[in-house]
Amino acid sequence: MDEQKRYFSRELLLWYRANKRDLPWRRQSNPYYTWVSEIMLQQTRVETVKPYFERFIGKFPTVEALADAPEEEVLKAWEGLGYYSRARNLQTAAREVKEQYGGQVPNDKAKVSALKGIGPYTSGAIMSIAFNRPEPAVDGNVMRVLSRYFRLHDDIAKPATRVHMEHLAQELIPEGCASDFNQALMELGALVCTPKSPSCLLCPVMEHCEGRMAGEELILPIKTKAKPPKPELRYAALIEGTGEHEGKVLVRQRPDTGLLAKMWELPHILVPKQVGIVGMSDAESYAILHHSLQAEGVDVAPVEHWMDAEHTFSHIHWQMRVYRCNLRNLQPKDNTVYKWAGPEEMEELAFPNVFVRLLKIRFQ
DNA sequence: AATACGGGGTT
DNA sequence: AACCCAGTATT
Repeated sequence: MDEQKRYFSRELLLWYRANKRDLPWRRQSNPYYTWVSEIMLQQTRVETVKPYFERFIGKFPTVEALADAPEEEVLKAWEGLGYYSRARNLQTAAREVKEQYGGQVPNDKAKVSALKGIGPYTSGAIMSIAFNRPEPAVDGNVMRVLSRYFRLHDDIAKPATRVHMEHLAQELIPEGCASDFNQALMELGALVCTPKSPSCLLCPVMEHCEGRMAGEELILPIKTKAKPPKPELRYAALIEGTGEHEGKVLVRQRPDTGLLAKMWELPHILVPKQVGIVGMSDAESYAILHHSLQAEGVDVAPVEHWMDAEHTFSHIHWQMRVYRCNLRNLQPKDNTVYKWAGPEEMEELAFPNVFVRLLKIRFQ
């Protein structure tokens, strides 16, 4: 191995040991904590994850506790974190670990990799961080750091690039220091070698960083852009309960698969594209909402436009118009479950953020 | 190899 | 408002 690589590993490790952050999942070594934190950290920032991790471990302190919990509780604990299949896969995998491995995360790369929701990055992170095994853990931070330090111009959006980076990252792990070194690599990416304006002058490996020496720290890593989210207009119905349902609104559960699977929502419809958006009269909107919801077994009379909301997923942009409606009849189609939800039910049912925000406004 | 799958941050 | 960030499963 050449001196540029040796220098990198040595200096990065020293820097990490002096600068590592105090994070909830680092307080004690526990493979279950490493696992939960790494799943939560997929596509999600450290500051967002912190409170979720604390609550989650409080509710489900062990693999067995998670395995034995009702799925709705796990989903509720994940509410607002996004990518909800992570929560369902995590519990499926916890049940597998309970049954097959006595509740202990196996110290075996192949067995960990075979668990639901654990791909190449997360298996490497668990093996290295929890068991100090010399496996690469290549996430976006690591690809950015390596692209810059070694001045690699490969497109990091391409799967082949990650494979190449894994070979390099594994080679760089100092003997017996996989846990600290892999965390050091990601810590540098998070704190110093940041996407926008990297703090090169604070970087422990600046002297031999080829990207910086070439003046390319701002153009690296190379990454092709994602395509923009597809716009969708949706009409939602805010249906107020009366009598015994006074103070509540009608909500329903989404299908078991696909977007926001098993989450709760206001009844709503996708407005057919041809209908057009701008300049549609209230009467026309009411008619569309009425007819589409009726086809789903929800017979309503729209009363007034209540408010608008927008929500962007990674691939879809929702523009929502919410109408206050009176319910005339409810005959749920294809096993869709409807409920009346007030503030109390909000504590039990898991809603995606776009509906959390709307219902918070409704219930004040 | 491309797409589905949330939510939040910065500029 | 436009843009950026980023793992796994599925197809």
